[in-house]
Amino acid sequence: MTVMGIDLSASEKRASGVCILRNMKVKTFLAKSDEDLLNFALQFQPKLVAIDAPLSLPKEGSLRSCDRELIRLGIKVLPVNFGAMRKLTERGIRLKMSFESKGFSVVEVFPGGAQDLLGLPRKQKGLAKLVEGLKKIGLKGLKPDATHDEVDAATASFVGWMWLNGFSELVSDGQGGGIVMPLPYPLKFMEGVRLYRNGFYWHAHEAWEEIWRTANEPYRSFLKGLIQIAAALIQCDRNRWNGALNLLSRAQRYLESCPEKLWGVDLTNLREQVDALKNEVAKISCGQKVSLNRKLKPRILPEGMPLSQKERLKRSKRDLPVKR
DNA sequence: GGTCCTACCCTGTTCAAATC
DNA sequence: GATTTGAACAGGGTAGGACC
Repeated sequence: MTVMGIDLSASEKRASGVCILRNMKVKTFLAKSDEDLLNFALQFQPKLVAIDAPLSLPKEGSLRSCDRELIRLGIKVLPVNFGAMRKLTERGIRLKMSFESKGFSVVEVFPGGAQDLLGLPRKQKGLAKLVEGLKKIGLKGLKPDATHDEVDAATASFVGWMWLNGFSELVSDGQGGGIVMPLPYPLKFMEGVRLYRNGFYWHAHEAWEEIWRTANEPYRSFLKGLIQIAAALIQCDRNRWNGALNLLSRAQRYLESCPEKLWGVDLTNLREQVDALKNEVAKISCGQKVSLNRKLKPRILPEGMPLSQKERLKRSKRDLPVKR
């Protein structure tokens, strides 16, 4: 999956940052004209183009509804209708139309705000610190001498990648568009959720375990609960019903100590689902039932995370323990 | 009446990004 | 440095209550 990130400048006389993200490896460039930017897309064929520039104008006043929402969340944004920003917006809208006419999907991103939500230092705090932060969240290949435009383009491409993987949400501008922003949950947690939904229970357990080690209560218990659910589903797959029963009981104990909502997950609902699965497994374990109703697999639904794909109810054949 | 403290209002400053 | 908007924050002024 390839994603192209652009840190757009208002004028074609000044260079814009371009980033091509593939398998978490980035390649960054500088480009001036719209034609150059389009040629990059034609060369690398990205699944998504994430542009750091407003791609719509406010219906009235100087702020769009998405800008107001970001301000409400404590993220500082600039009004789009003063000189430089207006030029940038007009170029962004023009460029979006060019990309879409060639069949590319385009989203608006805001790297500065995304950096705030991802806990990364903004470039004003030091470009080296931002580069270090991007490396920590998994981006490889950033040049040590990358300009701030290239680093912001890398952030833009990463937010685009998050959008394709359901790790970000659209803050609507009320006109059919809006700004794609990362969900305010830890990346490893969301990666675990995605893997779990796709039937990769072992891999989900690995992802959650990685953050569980350093998490504080109540998140620690929450993650332990999720890990036990994933482990129970592996046992179900192996027809080890007593083992699954024990793991679900343990999951219940961990989730019991959690508040009503954590990282956007409704814990009351999750506890009810775990209870229903446990009853089903108990029936099989004592011979009252023969097979598992897989629709009882607990669904983990963090608020804001889209349901773009169907939940995989059976375990993936590729979900095998990782050799350490 | 004088002093002190608290609450509230108003004003000014700062900050954000990008360009000239 | 100026330009843009809007929120947050700091600081000054004022009003009102409590106390000596």
